[in-house]
Amino acid sequence: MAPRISEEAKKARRDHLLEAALECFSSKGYYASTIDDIVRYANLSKGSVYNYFESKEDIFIHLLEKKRTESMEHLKEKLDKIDSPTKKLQHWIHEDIPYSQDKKKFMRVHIEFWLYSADSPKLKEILSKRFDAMVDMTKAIITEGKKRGEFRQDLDVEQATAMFWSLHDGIWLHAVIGYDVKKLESHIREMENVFITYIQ
Amino acid sequence: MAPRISEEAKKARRDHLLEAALECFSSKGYYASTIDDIVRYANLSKGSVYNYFESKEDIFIHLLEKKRTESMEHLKEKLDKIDSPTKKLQHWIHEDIPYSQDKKKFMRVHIEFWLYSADSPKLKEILSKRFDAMVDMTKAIITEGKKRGEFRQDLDVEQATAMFWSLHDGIWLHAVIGYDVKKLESHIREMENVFITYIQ
DNA sequence: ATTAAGAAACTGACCGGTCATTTTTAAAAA
DNA sequence: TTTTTAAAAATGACCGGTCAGTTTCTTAAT
Repeated sequence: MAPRISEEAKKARRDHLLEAALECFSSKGYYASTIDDIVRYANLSKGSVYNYFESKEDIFIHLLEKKRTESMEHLKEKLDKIDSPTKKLQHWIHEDIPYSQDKKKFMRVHIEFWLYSADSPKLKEILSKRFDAMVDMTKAIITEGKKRGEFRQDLDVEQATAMFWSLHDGIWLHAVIGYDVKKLESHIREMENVFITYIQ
Repeated sequence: MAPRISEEAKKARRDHLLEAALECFSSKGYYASTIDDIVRYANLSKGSVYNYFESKEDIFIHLLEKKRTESMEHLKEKLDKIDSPTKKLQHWIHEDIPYSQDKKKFMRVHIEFWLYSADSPKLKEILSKRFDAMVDMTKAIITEGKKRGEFRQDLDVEQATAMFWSLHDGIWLHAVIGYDVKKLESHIREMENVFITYIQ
């Protein structure tokens, strides 16, 4: 019994490895990234990766899980500080738009997660968990908005949720693809107006 | 066996290979699909592929170009038969929703095209061509709608186009991911109503 | 305080297999 | 025979994962 590094240090290594993997995956994609790429980036040797993860796919899965919880926690924290349901929804959209190149790179991995989930039950489960949690949060906000009278009373929560997510994802997709940030911002504003008219 | 073959037959073989490739790419993804998979599907030998295409990537690119032109022509034809700009836009959305499992599978390839375009100038060009053509068509329809008085006169064509595409892509994304077709259809209708209210 | 033991962590050459691509061979058409 | 095409076999680069050996650190006996 002689742990050379503490549990935290070990976790730090794992995290370090995951970040290196993210960097590789997001610039070259999952398939094109090799274990050698990752360890080069992480300043580690190939073999030692397997002290931390079982396989390349295992890295992928842990990366997804990590990012999922991180972003959920971050979002919840932010939303808790906002009182108005309307403002919450507005904030949410802005929070998720990948304005920076950095965020855009992560989106590539995000989309790959989703793409490969078609073949991996594990991935599929993680993603659908995430999705369900998101939808539940949205429904809660919209329900609250109705109760407060901020939204119209005959608003169908189910429909409004779907609407929110279509708008959200449409904008999101365009942001990921898109070039012109100036235009994008004005489009988002227009979108917000339409949505607000719809819910009020 | 090694029959000599006419130009048309040769083109037919190429097409046959492309369709086989599509089938493989859409069920397993581009990277996971091997040349062996493709030829097994096409009932051809591995080597002969290289009589028709330069490389695996070459197959990918030709497949994209083929599908791009096919779908554009198909869409134009359909839209030409519709008179009302409103109905045109409505039709367009429905046309692109991958209701069938078959269409969904193709979408996977579509998304892969886009994902890998980040590393391939050739792919990038094909995709942006496609995108620009789509946007132009939309603008034309919206402009026509205004001229006819079917849409409100102060509608900003640029904004309305962006709006259409965000809605379109949001719905599209959800359809691709989606589970519940029943729900989806009612969401689409809701979406249409909101959009029509917006443009009129 | 020193040091030896031993376990944890790391290294990187290497292996087995895969796969895109090339070369060779064969056969059919002209 | 010559040309064209397909099939089969060969090639070799590449990559995930392994493993025998090495380093580094902790522990505890001296």
